[in-house]
Amino acid sequence: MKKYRTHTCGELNLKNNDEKVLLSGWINKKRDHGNLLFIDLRDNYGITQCVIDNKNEFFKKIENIPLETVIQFEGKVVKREKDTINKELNTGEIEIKISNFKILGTTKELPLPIFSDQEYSEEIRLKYRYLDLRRSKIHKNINLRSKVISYIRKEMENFGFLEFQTPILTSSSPEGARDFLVPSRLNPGKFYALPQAPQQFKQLIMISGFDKYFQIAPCFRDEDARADRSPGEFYQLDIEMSFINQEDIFNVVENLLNKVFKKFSTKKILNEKFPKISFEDSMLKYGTDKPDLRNPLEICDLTEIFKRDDVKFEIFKKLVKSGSIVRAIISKKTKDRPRSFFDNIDKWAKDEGSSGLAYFTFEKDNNKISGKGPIGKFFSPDACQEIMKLSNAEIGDSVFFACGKKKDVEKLLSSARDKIAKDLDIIDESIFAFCWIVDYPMYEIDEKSGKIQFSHNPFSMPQGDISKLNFNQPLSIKAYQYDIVCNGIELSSGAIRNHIPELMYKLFAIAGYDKESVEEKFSGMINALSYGAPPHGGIAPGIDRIVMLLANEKNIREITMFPLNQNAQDLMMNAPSNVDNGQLKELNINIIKKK
RNA sequence: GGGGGUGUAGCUCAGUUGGUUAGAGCGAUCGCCUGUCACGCGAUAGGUCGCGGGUUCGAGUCCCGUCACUCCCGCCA
Repeated sequence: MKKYRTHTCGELNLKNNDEKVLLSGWINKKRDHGNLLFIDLRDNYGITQCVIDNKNEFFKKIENIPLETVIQFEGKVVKREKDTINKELNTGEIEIKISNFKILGTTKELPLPIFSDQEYSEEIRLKYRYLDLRRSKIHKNINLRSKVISYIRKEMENFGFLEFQTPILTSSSPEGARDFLVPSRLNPGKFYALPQAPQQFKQLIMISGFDKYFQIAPCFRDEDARADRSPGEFYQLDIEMSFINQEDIFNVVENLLNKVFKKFSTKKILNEKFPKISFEDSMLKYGTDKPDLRNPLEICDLTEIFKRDDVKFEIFKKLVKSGSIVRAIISKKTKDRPRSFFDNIDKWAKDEGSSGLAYFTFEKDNNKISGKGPIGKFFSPDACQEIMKLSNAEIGDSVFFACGKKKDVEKLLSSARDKIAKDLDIIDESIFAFCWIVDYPMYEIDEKSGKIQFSHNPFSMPQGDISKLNFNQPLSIKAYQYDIVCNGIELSSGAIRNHIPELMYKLFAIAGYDKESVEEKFSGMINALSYGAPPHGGIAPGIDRIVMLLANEKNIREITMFPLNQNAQDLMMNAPSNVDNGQLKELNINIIKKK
């Protein structure tokens, strides 16, 4: 007989009836009837009920063993009586009649119970992560994550991609997120940076002629956390291909994501051919470049309405005159909603730091259209009609207005879309709604400095005939830059890269970098591009967020085995920590103490 | 850096208008119980009410400060 087990805790059934077996696992639960004791034994694969009564010489000893002890039971598989079958368990038709036992690992009193549906504070969960990870839900999530990654690897290989590792110790990049820095002992005063993404390396791999690359790549960014954003590190499915255009990449990724989401979730994919939405359209209709397409609400621009003489809403008219815009969301068939529905939304908008959301509802009495609600009286029947035309609204619908600077209006209405849809409960939770956001502008104006800067990746290829690009109007230049969004979550971004050095100098010049500084900052890339670079491009879907969607989790820590907390600390391993002076000296580092 | 929420037993939480000895469930310990699967019943132990200061005859409760965790904004090419 094997040393620890003949079977796992998830595999025994009626076919094994009468067999002598050896099981090892954790004591998940005990049900002690005094002279009869049930023990649920748990391992990675499942739970098996073991039973012992007072006729057995070990009864008293086993009765006193605490939960979560690691134990081995020797016994016989016994068929359960009909009325004692547990349909919840795969092993529920049998149980193990214990004949002998051996304790393999003892336990102290537990700081958190394992078998419980209770929620626990993150603090205690992260401090005792190895206990937390024994709990059913997160244990399943982590197993799911492993299977998803393994499946993605196989599919990528089937598509003809090769996986390569890229350096973890690399150089600091001047743009983008804050870098994590690693001091160099052999090069005093100099630092490595952990890669924010293998961006330059994957392009270098293409220039090296490998054609199709992928990697489940760790990425490091020293930025503040969010529920869906780990501080520190996360994983991307990094992809790069040569001799392709945008559509080729779309095909590979759509194909892959369709397969992954079908295999690992029962939710429906709304459009297997992901719809393409231009950045501009997305910002207008949804106020964001990561729209949740499950949400049917759309935004429309009504600025012109407030230039009419038969509209008397003076606050907005004044703002519009001085350059503000007005945009609105129509909610369908909301005329019978109580006043509190509207007031709640207005109050919410004020809590968001805006001046609120003005609203009214379209009504029709004796064939006369009017606006009912706080600001309805300021709009003539003609004006109402025009708004309905512009916004596809009907009698009985309501309109919520926001007025202000374009960026502020977009931001407020983007959240208002979510808020109103949530209040109306019109989001279908049973679907995945993917889309591509395409045609990103190459440049944008920095609000503070007024200077032109790259809006995304500076290595992206501008769209159109390169010889005819209008460098005098840089804001009109669009890039082959694209994002995938699913249910309002940004899953990935990618681009066709600029592989032409002369063009790159020109594009950098517009953003204020002269040739020398480009050569200094991106010498590796620029050099490489000047020795025969193939046209290439890629994308990098976020692994963590894919798994979050598949596991139906809102927090990235629920699908991460050993995450950092919001302050980028590991409460279990005590990282980051102090280091001794010897280490610092060797690295030529002085700590400046605050205050 | 800014805003919101939370902090009471090992864990999850309740605690009224500031008023007697701070409670419950789970867990732990002990006792009873032979068909449970959230087993049941009884008892016992377990508290720096995050920390510091203040107001008050009296503070878990009110005020000020501070710390921790969390959510959001900024940030994340």
